Amino acid sequence: MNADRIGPSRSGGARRELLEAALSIIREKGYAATSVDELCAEAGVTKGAFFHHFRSKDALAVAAANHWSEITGAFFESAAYHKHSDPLDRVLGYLDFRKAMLKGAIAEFTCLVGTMVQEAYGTSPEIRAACEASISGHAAKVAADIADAMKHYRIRAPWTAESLALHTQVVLQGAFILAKAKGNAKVAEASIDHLRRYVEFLFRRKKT
Amino acid sequence: MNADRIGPSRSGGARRELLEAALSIIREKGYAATSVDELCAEAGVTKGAFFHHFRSKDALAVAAANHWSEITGAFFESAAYHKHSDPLDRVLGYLDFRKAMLKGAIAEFTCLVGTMVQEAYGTSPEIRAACEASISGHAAKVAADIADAMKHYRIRAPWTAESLALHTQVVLQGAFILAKAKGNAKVAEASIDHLRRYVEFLFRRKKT
DNA sequence: GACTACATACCAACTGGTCGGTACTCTGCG
DNA sequence: CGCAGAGTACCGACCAGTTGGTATGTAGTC
Repeated sequence: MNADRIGPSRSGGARRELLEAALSIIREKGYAATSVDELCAEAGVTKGAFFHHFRSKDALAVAAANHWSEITGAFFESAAYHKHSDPLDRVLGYLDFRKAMLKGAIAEFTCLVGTMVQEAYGTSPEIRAACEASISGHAAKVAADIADAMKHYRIRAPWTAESLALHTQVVLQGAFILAKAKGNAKVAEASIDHLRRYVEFLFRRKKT
Repeated sequence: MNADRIGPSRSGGARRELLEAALSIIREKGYAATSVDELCAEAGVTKGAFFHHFRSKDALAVAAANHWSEITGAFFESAAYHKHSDPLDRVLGYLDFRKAMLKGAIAEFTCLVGTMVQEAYGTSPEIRAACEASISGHAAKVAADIADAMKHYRIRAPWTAESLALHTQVVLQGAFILAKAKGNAKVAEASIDHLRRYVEFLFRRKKT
């Protein structure tokens, strides 16, 4: 089909391999410390392939952020907490889900775009924007459930659904940093517990 | 004799200059992207001076983290919120103080060790440990006031003073990331507002 | 033949780090 | 006091390895 002329070619296995390699390596060592050669080695392709698919290392980073948005978007979309009919249950279920995800090696549960934006916000507007879009896009989905919950429970408050949704992302990103600093996820779990307690308070829900 | 202080009578000046340069450059571009040459240029010293004072770039990072602990330790020690006799006022005053600090360029109010640990947790145990010590050391001071407040208000709770103190650091670190992603500090302010509301709730204090 | 999707070889610039040298200070001894 | 000698602080040329990026070639497909 000639229909899909927009965007880069979708047939390349190399592109996908490089993107996948970027997710794991950058989350482990950070963006700047990850070299193009390393990415190529992990993906099993050569440098020619890399620069065939991406104009530059920065372009790979932008593509990786977008890829991350797609991956995580699909992942959360299919999670069970969406089934709750009570929107507040969906919000709390989301937090429980995020807490349950804190398993395995640190690099496996931390956030690619949170890691990248920290290094690139001052040097690459494109990367910064892609990371911002990823975080805000995810937050918007959380905000939708929060807004429904506010409506359902008739919450009138000085805060907005959007700001609370962003606060959940703030807590998660901060939890990842503390987990990295301490070398384990316990501190992150405890922080999500605090966040959950806060949300329960805002919606006047008794602890179950 | 030469009464004018010609020459390098300012001993240890290079070390301090390098540390100071590290604080500003690493917060702007991240650790890996900061080169030794760049540090030297900013500090106005040569590479010989750098490796005279620090065994390696990583050693500089560890020293910078410790320097950061001292600087911020002294800074918060002298802040006005310590004057409150009510320990809860000290805790809330701390949060207000942190919120008020969110002015100027992003690199000027963000946290050096939070930035560094993100990049170095997997590659340098020494840097990770130094960053962890900095964060935990600061959290311990906050925890002391929280513990006093719990005693004073006779709070019995499933959470500890330490975990709440770490939660404040989680929120702050996360707030910095979102601020970097969005390019401004408003989201960080909003998140600290949420955190303050949570603390007020935990201590059953009415909004003033 | 034109185009895609790579592979290979290569490069200039830059990287962290080394090393021999210099200028100055501090210490101790006579 | 003078003065040798050890030590400290710093300089800047230099090094080997690595960096992101490029130029060219080529096998397969339309």
